[in-house]
Amino acid sequence: MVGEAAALLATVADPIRLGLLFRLASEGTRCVCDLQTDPPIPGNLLSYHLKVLRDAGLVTAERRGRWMDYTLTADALERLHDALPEPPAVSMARSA
Amino acid sequence: MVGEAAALLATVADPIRLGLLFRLASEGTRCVCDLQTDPPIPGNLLSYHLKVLRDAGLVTAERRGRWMDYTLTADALERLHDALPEPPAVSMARSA
DNA sequence: CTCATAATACAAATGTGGTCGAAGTAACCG
DNA sequence: CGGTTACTTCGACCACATTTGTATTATGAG
Repeated sequence: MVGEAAALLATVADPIRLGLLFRLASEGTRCVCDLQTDPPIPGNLLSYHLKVLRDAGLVTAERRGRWMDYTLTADALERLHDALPEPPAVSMARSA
Repeated sequence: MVGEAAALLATVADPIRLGLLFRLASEGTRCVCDLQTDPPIPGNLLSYHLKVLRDAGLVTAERRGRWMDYTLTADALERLHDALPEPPAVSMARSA
């Protein structure tokens, strides 16, 4: 259904959350403290956005001592790309 | 920049607009009247959402007589997918 | 010219999500 | 135990996007 796809996209249609997604995608598992943004934001705000990503099933959280480690779920990126219409059929020109 | 990517995603993170995008992607150029949604919405609302897509540069409009034809821009889908982190490297298993 | 159709534009009402402030939980340290 | 760090939850506010209703433009038909 289109509504679910739109809801999933809405989850990442936010500068902070999309930034978190990029960080987790490129750096792998990270604790909350490592995920602070460049112009830093209040901790509770960071926590809120991570919760939105968790509720959407895009990331998982696991406690490690005093810290919480966040990780992208295996199908997160696939689900996001599948929420958009047909990719433009990459013509093997990735680095050009 | 992440902010622009998030803004682009926000443009399509709406059931109506995402639906329009899918229709235009699969059916090609269509006039507004052909783009009516399944549970129909007021015409001005449809027009509003098309304008949002226009302002984002995802579609273009051209008048044909009494009708306005809407078309996806050439780079629309590419820009959308590029706004998300690295695709999961499709391993040529599309139909499996 | 007058009327009907297709679509856009504008203004006001509505609703939802992001942000802030403060309090709460959980783990570690002394 | 009390204190500190790391993070989450709750409640309220505010800005902004969507929706609605009405008016307007543009084209074509009779």
